[in-house]
Amino acid sequence: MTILLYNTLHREKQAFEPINPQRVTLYVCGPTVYNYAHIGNARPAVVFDLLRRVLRLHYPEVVYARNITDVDDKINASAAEQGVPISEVSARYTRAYLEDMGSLGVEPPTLAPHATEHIDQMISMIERLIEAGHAYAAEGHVLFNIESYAQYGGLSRRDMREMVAGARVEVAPYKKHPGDFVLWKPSTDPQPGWDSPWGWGRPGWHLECSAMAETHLGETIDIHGGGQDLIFPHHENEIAQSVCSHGGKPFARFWMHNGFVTMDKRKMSKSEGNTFLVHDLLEHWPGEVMRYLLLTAHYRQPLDWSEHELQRARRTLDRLYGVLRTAADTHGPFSPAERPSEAFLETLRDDLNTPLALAEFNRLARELARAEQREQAQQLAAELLANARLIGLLQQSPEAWFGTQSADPDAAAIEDLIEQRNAARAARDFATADRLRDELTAMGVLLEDGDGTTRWRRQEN
RNA sequence: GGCUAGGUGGCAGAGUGGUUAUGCAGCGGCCUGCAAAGCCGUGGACGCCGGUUCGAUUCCGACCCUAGCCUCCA
Repeated sequence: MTILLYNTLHREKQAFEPINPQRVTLYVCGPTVYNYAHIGNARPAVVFDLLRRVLRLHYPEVVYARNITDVDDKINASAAEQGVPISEVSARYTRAYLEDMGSLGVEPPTLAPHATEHIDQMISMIERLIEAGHAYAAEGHVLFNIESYAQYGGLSRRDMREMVAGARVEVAPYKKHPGDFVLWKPSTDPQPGWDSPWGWGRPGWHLECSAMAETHLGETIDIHGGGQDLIFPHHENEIAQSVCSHGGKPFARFWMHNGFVTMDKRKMSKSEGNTFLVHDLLEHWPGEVMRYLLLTAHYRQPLDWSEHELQRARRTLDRLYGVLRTAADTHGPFSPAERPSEAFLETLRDDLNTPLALAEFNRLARELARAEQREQAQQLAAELLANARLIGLLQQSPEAWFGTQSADPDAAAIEDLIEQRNAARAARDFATADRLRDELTAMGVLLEDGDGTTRWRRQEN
């Protein structure tokens, strides 16, 4: 029962072995809260939520930390632009992030440390780095000296000497090496700042994750995750900071990186302006549709986002819920099995192969749709529901999904029309029956006649 | 320029040294008053060129193409 994970550090799938099998530690870079999350930001949240769910099934405790970066120059800019305090911006988008991710079926992490609550730990880490000769203060800044760490570039496989040759970015004069990065920088008035041995200032971005991981998960963690665009420089710098402030102890044993969400094959990003905000998408699409779509591709592959694919994802969920509803009418009610099936788990243990896992969904749904024995249907549905629960899909009732709950104010009227139509059909008055069906179609109601009863559903959009 | 990842049937997307991925769309059928839903069946693929091999989409090499990182970015 091996869990294989692709480790960016070694560029291959490796058998996962936690340092302490009683307590697995997972750290994932969370959002900088200066705007609503777009669907590209949501991908790592969904991917590592899934990883955490799978790990939890194999280990007694999984500590999952996903930080909130609430000190950053982009937050300051956003606050200035909106004319509101910085704290208001970060509080608003932190809340929105949690809500949006919740809509995508992402469970809250075990820990959600905020950068601003770990300034002391960051300062302490900087002091240790200076002491050990890995960092230096210059003009109110503190910089990490990458030449002091021979393994620098190991994760991203970059040779810094070559990169210097091609340097075309203006280098601050106080840097010893062009690749040196900021641990602490001075603040002036509207900017947030804290007292430090180097004057009033604020931490550099890379430092936050190292300090928070150290505080909550210890010096060496099992798995560190994030988007592929963080490999360099962010994760490279995290490694440098953590390893050098911990006397050379490894930082993370597994590094996992998710691929990008693209639009017309181009990376979705705020600077390109080609983003879809989860917040906006939720007005038209159930969060479950987005989660499903995000899981249709393997997490390391790029995923091209489009309306077409969203519709396809919704149709697939329609089918799964439809099969469950129809089967439940004759063989239900159903309830999930205790544990997902082994065949299903096996796909996820292989580096989270969600496309294969979803293929298993389809297999179960097809068998359920054609099951004739009650016992067999019960078993298939239990398996399907348990598998679905693990990956955070099919978590509502078919009635809720199709919008046919009796609480719906129109439900009685709709069902009355359906009865009238069925009476007309019984009388073989098909002209009337079809007119009634057209009327319902106009109301956005889709009918399905089958085995003596007529089911209905809300038609989307 | 350096580094990284990838190029699979109409589309999406797994996987494999020789045997059906799966889904959507298409086609044929069952069911239906007709549809819809569901079920059954079915055609269609591995960028290009070499090499290794009894045999390569799968391994190796070159080439072409695409995306990403090298500056904030999930």
